[in-house]
Amino acid sequence: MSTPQTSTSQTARSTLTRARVLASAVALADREGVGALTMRSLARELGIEAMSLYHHVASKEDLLDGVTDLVVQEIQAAVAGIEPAPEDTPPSDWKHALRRRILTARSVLLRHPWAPAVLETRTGFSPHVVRYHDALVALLRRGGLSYDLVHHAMHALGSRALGFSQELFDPSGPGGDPAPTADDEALLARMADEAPHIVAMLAEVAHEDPESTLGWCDDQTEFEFGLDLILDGLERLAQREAR
Amino acid sequence: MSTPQTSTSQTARSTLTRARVLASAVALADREGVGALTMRSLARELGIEAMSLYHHVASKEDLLDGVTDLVVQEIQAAVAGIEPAPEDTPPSDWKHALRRRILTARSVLLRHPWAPAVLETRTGFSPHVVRYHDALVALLRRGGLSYDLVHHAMHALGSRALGFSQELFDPSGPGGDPAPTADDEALLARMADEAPHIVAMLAEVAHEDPESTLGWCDDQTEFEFGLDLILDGLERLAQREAR
DNA sequence: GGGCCTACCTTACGGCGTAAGGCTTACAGC
DNA sequence: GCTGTAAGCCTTACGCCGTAAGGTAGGCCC
Repeated sequence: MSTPQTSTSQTARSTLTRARVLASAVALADREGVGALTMRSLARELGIEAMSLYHHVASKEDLLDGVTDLVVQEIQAAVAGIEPAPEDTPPSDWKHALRRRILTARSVLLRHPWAPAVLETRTGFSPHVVRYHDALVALLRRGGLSYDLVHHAMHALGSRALGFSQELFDPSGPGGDPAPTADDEALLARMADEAPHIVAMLAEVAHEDPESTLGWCDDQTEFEFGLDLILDGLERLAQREAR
Repeated sequence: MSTPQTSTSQTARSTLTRARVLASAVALADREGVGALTMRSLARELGIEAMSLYHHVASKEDLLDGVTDLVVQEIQAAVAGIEPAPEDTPPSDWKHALRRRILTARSVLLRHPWAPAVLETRTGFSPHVVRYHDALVALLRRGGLSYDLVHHAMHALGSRALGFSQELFDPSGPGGDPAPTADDEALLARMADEAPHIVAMLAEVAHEDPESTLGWCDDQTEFEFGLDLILDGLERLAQREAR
């Protein structure tokens, strides 16, 4: 053992680490949804027994914390790849910089459709989640907004800051799978009695915009609409604050 | 047994119905959180066995569907109590009417702190949820907005239409219980390294607004801020549309 | 070499949703 | 009144889940 290199027994080829456990968990959730992410299934994926996982994560909650943090880390990496740090962006550009960051975050989440649902159940302060939001705060501050307005802005954005917004009644479950179920028309017909205005609205919107996502609404378009609504409102408040 | 009155054996006093099951489930969730709402615990509450519940609900999913629908029904009742139907409100008042409806919905949800988390997991079309949204659509339509703008508006509001918005990292878990945990300062100190801007913001905001909820942010104020931001933006778009 | 630590495994517990089937009671038609 | 049928409730049991408790085998330091 004169050489200080890391040991080399038969387990060295695939020593388990927390990072490997978390990466495997993300892969499994991507492939089969969070519902299929159990301690036993994750262990099977890694070729070990369920209880061995507890040497690398404290509990299932801790596992989910780590998994969401990993996804947000991926978001941060994507954001860092496309634009300079907040300190180096022109202050006047805060709205477009913020918008770009958020849409980039969204593009990452689209690769992990289960992540929003898990994120919403996390109450702790995952390191990368905090860092991500800290960068947003820095961006807005450099844009000249008061801390008070920045604070309101963060609350107004809510989960939109990370690139998603929960849609009530979305026929595709939280597991992703946006397949348009083809019986949408039957559903609308059944709803016609108790929701005539919604049905009329959907009929007209679908007619005016036939190339949107089949039958149901185009998430990306709607997300951007809501995001811009908020950003424009914030910009107006910022301008009023500045003068 | 000559009298045709409803029978009188020992079980007649408290015949179970779906409505009674759902009401009990809401009460139990209010008291002990959704986590404590299991088929067995609910049966215990009703003095029956778990499997007997399946004569009134198809599954646990169906139970949760019914429970959320009951809460939204409560919202509708509260809304109906404070203001006229959409057909009878002056069209020009749409913004204030919408605001009042939403804040009323929120006041009901504050009595059922577990409800937002459950609502977000429902992907179906609960009757009362649909009816509630239909009334909002009617209100906006009568205000002169195009179906297209109404459609965008509903998506922009998202869960805010029902009176809640998920806050990422909220130290109080989804079970309610907004007790400020008193180690907030320790938490902030730990965060100072990786989130200096957030810490600075919170320090200043807390200083400027000491009478807000202890240590953490005032949900109601922030909710109204975000809501008004969206409503004002919609109003501006509606005015642009009208001319 | 003895003791300790780390990583992994084995076994087992209690709780969950619910499938399958049995028992009792109420009522309709003869 | 007798009987078939159905509803309402119960009993038992299965296969999941997270995880507590404890065992074992190899590598490290004294």
